Amino acid sequence: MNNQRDEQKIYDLWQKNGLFRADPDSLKKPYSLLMPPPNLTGSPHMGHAIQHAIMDAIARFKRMQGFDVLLLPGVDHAGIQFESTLNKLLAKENLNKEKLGREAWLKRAWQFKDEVYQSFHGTWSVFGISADWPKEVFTLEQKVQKAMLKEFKTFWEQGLLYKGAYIVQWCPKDNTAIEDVEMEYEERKEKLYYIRYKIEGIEKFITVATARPETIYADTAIAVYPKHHRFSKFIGKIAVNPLNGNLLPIIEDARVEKDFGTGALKITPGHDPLDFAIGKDHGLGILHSVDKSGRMTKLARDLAGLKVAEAREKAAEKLEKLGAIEEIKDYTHSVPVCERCKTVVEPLVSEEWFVKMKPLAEKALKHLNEINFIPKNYHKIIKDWLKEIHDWSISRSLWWGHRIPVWYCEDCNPNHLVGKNEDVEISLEQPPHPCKTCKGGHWIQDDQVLDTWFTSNLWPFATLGWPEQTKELQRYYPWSFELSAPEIKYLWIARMIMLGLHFMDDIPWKNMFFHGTVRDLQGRKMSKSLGNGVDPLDLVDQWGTDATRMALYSYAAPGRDPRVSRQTMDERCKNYRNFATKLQNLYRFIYELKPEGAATEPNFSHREDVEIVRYLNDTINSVTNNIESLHLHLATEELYDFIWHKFADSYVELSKKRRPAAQPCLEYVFKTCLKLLHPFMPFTTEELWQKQHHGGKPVLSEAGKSIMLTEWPGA
RNA sequence: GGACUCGUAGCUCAGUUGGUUAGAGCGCUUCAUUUACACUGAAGAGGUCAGAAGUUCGAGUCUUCUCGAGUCCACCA
Repeated sequence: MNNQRDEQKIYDLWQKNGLFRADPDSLKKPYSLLMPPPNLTGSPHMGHAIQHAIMDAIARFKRMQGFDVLLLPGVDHAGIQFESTLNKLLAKENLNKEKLGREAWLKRAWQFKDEVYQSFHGTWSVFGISADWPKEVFTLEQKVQKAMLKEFKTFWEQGLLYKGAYIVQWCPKDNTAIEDVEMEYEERKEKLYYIRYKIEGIEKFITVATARPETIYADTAIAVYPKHHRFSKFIGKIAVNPLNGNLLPIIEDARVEKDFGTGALKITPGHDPLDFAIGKDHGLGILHSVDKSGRMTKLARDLAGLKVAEAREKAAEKLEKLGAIEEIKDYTHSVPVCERCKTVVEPLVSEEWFVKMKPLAEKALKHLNEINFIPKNYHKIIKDWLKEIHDWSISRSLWWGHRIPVWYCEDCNPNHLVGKNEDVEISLEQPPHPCKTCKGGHWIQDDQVLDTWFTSNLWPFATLGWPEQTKELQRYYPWSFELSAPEIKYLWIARMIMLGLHFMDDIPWKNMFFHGTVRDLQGRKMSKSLGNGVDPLDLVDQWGTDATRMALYSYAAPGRDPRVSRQTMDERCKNYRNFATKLQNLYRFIYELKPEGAATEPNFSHREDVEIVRYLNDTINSVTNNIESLHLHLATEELYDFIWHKFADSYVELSKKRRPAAQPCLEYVFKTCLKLLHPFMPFTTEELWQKQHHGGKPVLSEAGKSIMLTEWPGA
């Protein structure tokens, strides 16, 4: 079937009859699938298409097996991504956050959310997803807000939350802190500068290597590795900052690499994580020569206001003039960039909120083997990461998201510190009562919002109504099945495990399936900037939903990265489009061209009947097993091979010689095949199931009942 | 530096616990010409399963090493 109107009609019929709805009161056994919420921005890509195709096939299969299936959809507000998309749009209107102010900006944001949501939501049904739409959840809605408050409050009461000035990865373009897991590295050819710092009082120098001379303004010490062969004699002496004359203690620290550069390191706690750690242990101060917008601060004197790249050259020129440069080497290294906007990330010190993850990770490690990872090696990958867990930085300097539910008493806590707790309240609304410390009532809410993942990671239970103990929560948690792209295995998957165990005292899902990353023929990720993407909606337009789905299943081997182009996808889709046509023709042959006086009673005793039924039973068994073990690529290939080659090419051809006698077997095999195909090709199978002969009742369906309501064949 | 994945036909890929002659789709060659279906059917060419060694009665599959491709983590002064 290649007519989207027909598909829409069938989809509407399913919806109208409530066939996608889960029923918490059902006596059937529950089977729950949690759809990964796509980001609010952007149109569906191949990754979504493959996820949805897999999820939906399993949901349909389990329904036919007699389970009460919950396939729960949702949408993620995608904080940073959404905000930057909106801000780009606003810039075209010569508007920005500052001009609008928080309230007006948020109004615009919600408007924009509705626009984006509508445009991309319509595309979902195109894939035939049999999701329980009335249960759909958006991560910013009230239900999730309540869950977020509970989460935050619980962490707070358990002493797992803290706020403080720490070195964070700052994206100057998105203007917020991001996490390590949200960064990428790019190989860049840069320079490594060897800078001489004069030792105070004597005519000697200590030389350090740096790639970032512009941060020299923010140096607070020089560190050398223990028992340095040349510099250990300078320990305890003072070096002079060549750019501003600041006095820098020379210290010893084992974290300085012996074999890198000169074995001496300038310590800039404000702009480097290692330096920050060393500085903390040695009680050094923190200075910033670069600000949060990526420009030089007043500390850089006449370079103030310049961008980092420019300031780097200017600083190098100055040092050159001062004769402080010993050597400049070419230097290729990886530079951290923001995963989303590819801007060079600036490590700097900022006031942020963190969650202590160690206790959560420890519990997760204990229960990790209760989850069936597919493929299996992800168990080890997640385990290794949990063992080396870092605290989770949860605050973002954005407006799009859940605002941190913390209120500070402006009268006695004007710096918005956290620690004593009496002058801080955790609440969604302004506290109605005065501050316990000073009896003042001037509350100010924390300015930042929470990391998008702070709520995404509650997904397995917030979507079911937690913290309320709903029927759904008790029935569908833990989820039977979850799937994910490998890219977000730490950001999302590992954290859901930790939070699930922490708040629900149980793993979030029993089966965790990782599909591959769809790549181009050269193995590169698909991206807008490379222009190598394939739009799944184009494929659906050209070849129909079912053909596109079938093409996707052939790439659904667990954990394998498919390499595709528009051309290779077209080839496969065309193949399955032809397969759908084959099914139409089989129907025509078997039912519409049924001979007069054909046998009606099944009597599969003829050698050919016995053989095809045996093949069919083998196929049923093996397709069932392959779906259960999530080898959808094998299940679809077997069906294709059986129907096309064994049934159509061989049995159907042979049957022509003895058509009247073969009729019951033809009908039986064909009907069974439609059921077996339904999870993968929902529209074509339903269309044939409902097809009417000479304007009468449907031939296959009893009383027009959907094929979705038939029982999964057993051998 | 640590971990993981992969290397099979011209291309994209299957090949679940080791078991006859290694498969599919596309592409290619030849034939069939209106058949339920040309969005078709029949036949065929095409592979030292990256390389080497080992375990085994038997290895695409298990082990070790080499070469090549890619991913993730850590570090990058």
